Amino acid sequence: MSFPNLTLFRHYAESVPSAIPKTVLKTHTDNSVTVADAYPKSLFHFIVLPRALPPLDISNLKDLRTLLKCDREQALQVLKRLDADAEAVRAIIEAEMVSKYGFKWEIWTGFHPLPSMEHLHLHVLSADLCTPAMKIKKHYNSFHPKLGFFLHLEEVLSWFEATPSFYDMKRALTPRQYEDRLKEDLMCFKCDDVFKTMPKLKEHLQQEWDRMAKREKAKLAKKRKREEEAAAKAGDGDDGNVKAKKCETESPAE
Amino acid sequence: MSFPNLTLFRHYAESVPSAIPKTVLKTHTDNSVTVADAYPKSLFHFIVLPRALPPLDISNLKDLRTLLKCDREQALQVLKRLDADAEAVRAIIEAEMVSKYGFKWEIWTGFHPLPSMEHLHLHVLSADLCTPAMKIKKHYNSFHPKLGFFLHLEEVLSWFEATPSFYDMKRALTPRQYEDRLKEDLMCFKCDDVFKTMPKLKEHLQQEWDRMAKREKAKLAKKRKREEEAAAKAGDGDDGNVKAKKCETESPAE
DNA sequence: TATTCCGATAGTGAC
DNA sequence: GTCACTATCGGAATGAG
Repeated sequence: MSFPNLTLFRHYAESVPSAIPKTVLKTHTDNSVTVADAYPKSLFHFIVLPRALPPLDISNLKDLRTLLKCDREQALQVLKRLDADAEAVRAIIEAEMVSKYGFKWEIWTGFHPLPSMEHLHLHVLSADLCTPAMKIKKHYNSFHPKLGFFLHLEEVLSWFEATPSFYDMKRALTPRQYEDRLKEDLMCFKCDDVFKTMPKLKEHLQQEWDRMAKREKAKLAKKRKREEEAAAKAGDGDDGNVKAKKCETESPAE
Repeated sequence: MSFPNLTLFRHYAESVPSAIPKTVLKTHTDNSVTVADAYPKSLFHFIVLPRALPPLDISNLKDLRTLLKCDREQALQVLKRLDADAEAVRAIIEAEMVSKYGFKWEIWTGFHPLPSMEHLHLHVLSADLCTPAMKIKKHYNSFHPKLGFFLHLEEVLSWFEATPSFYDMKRALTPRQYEDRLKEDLMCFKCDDVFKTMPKLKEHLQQEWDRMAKREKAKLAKKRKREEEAAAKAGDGDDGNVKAKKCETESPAE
């Protein structure tokens, strides 16, 4: 991936997994191939690429707009399969979050309405947006979860539950309503503070992440301590352990 | 002059010449101090700084607009003295042109209507505009001889010959009529060709200068040859030399 | 909304 | 219209059987 090959995603979607470099391929199913984003915009950033399965072919999977021009049920089926595969990818990410950082945080799953690279691709990425590849306003705004450019898969699926006219309006994905959003001010997706430059935003995002990491680790330490205490109590009587576990499930710390 | 001191020119105008670094001071009179521009925009680029002479004081010499608010005859006198001193500076430049490059070319003398550095300063610079310090559009357009931002001293002096209402209009030097001119397209001051970038313009200006240098040197070689031939002829008869000299004065080569 | 390279553009700070 | 620094913005090229 040393040169910008705009058809690389399609190539991957048509390849057998063994033909994809091991450093690139994350996982795969009969429906999709998941690869590491070459320029990750978050600490975890993967791309889920649907395969062309009958009756659809590769030309129906050019991008989201193209897919949504297909038969409604066929399009929905593609999205549901992507949803299932993304769920598995999120499970992988969460396991790596715990092993690498000791805690888990939010993961977003969604599309860009006006992609540059060919072939429909679903982004699955952790909610941090602070990496070396995160360089310009367009990068950041294209993943901001509340700006409206990043189309959460859940939202796209909800279009299928709405009225036909609403579905028709949404599936048009007219560029004009989206492209201006990338030029919006740089607003922190966590606290809504506005920043004038990317370096200042990124410094802030790093602080937000550091604070979150500290908080989450403290939370886990507390939880572990509670569990140890419960285990100690369980040593006295036999029903103490069951009660502690129930409490933890119903009202987690914080 | 290692840091941009906005009052440096005023400081020089108030200094005795011996207090000005030798590498900076070019020449001086009772009326003015001439210094080398620290960021020359042409191969020769000097700054003539009027001294405050009674009845005017330093506050009357803040910039051209301030001077033109003064008594009309007093202002005219300042400009006429600058004109005379600039004439001497041009003579120095022409001598250096010949010694350094073997030929002479045009020299411009004028003001900027919206200067950033304090104290009225007259630019005297050779017509080439292609040096390392010539970096951005604003630099170039501010010296373009036909754009209207660079105010030739001759033109300013002509305002004094016009009607009082014309003089009043011109001397206001309202910023709005000048500031937009610096954003005009990059047009070669010799051939009017337009360039999209400074590197491309500068490459062209260098070619223009190289062509001119070649042309002027050929012209001088021709002239010298003619003079030699005339001298040879003069060896035959006594009045040949006088005739050749007269011809040269009246219709120079080209 | 692929990146990278080049260059123009805009804001700031200098003391 | 002082410069130098930082960062943004804007276009064009990009690979190659």
